[in-house]
Amino acid sequence: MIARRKNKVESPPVNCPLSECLSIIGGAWTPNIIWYLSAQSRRFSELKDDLQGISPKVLTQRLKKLEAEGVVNREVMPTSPPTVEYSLTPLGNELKPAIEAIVEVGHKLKRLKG
Amino acid sequence: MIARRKNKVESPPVNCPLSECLSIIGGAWTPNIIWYLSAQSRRFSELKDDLQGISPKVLTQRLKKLEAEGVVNREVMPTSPPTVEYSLTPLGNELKPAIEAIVEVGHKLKRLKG
DNA sequence: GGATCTAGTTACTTTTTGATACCTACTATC
DNA sequence: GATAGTAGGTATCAAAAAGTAACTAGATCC
Repeated sequence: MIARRKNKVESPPVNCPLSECLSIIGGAWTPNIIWYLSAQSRRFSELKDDLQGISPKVLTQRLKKLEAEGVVNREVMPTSPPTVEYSLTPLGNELKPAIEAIVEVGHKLKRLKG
Repeated sequence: MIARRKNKVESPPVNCPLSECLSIIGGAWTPNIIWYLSAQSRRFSELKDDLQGISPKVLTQRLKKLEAEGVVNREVMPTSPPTVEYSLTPLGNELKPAIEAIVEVGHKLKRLKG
């Protein structure tokens, strides 16, 4: 019988920061929404055009969740017809490095795998 | 019929690097598996203990997919009973910065949100 | 020969997720 | 007052993902 290694690499906390962050940026379209908003604030229908193929239902869901989490700011503009501007909050800007790192790795993968 | 505004901000990236990378690290448990393997190579049952709550089925699925993507290396050791060592390939190591960035943001979120 | 360790596999069920298509309310313009 | 543009909401359905539990198979130990 071989000795079983019991050394924990690192204790996985109940609220581990990895899962914490992924609970925000997880879900289809979410990282892409943050990506577009990190470039500039966008309106609902602009995002819908940016994210080709997303349904308004899912876009609404995502934006609501991100707003509830304090990541995205929603502002109704006094235009006619009224438009809604979405932008990243300071908290949302904290996510940018992670998104950028993921994008960067995506580039590397494309170079390495063809 | 009035022409609809079609001002594209950017051309629709068919294979955008964000989705490219997320197709690898996406899915439940996957980032955590990479996190543990980035520290050291681990055996199947070690990972199962590390990732408290994961089922062997899902762990097998994830490891197979990661191996097929060239991210994880699988090596059967000539012990008895035979054990299997999983480790990150050089390609898998490219993912570490992204995972670390996500963890880092997770820490920030915990500080900011309590 | 029965228990135990290894690394899984298989069948089934549940849960979650997202897509499709259509509908609402408001406003301004023609 | 019909039409178009704004920002969504609803209802239904299908698919994907993940969990549960039981099981396999080879080897060693007692």
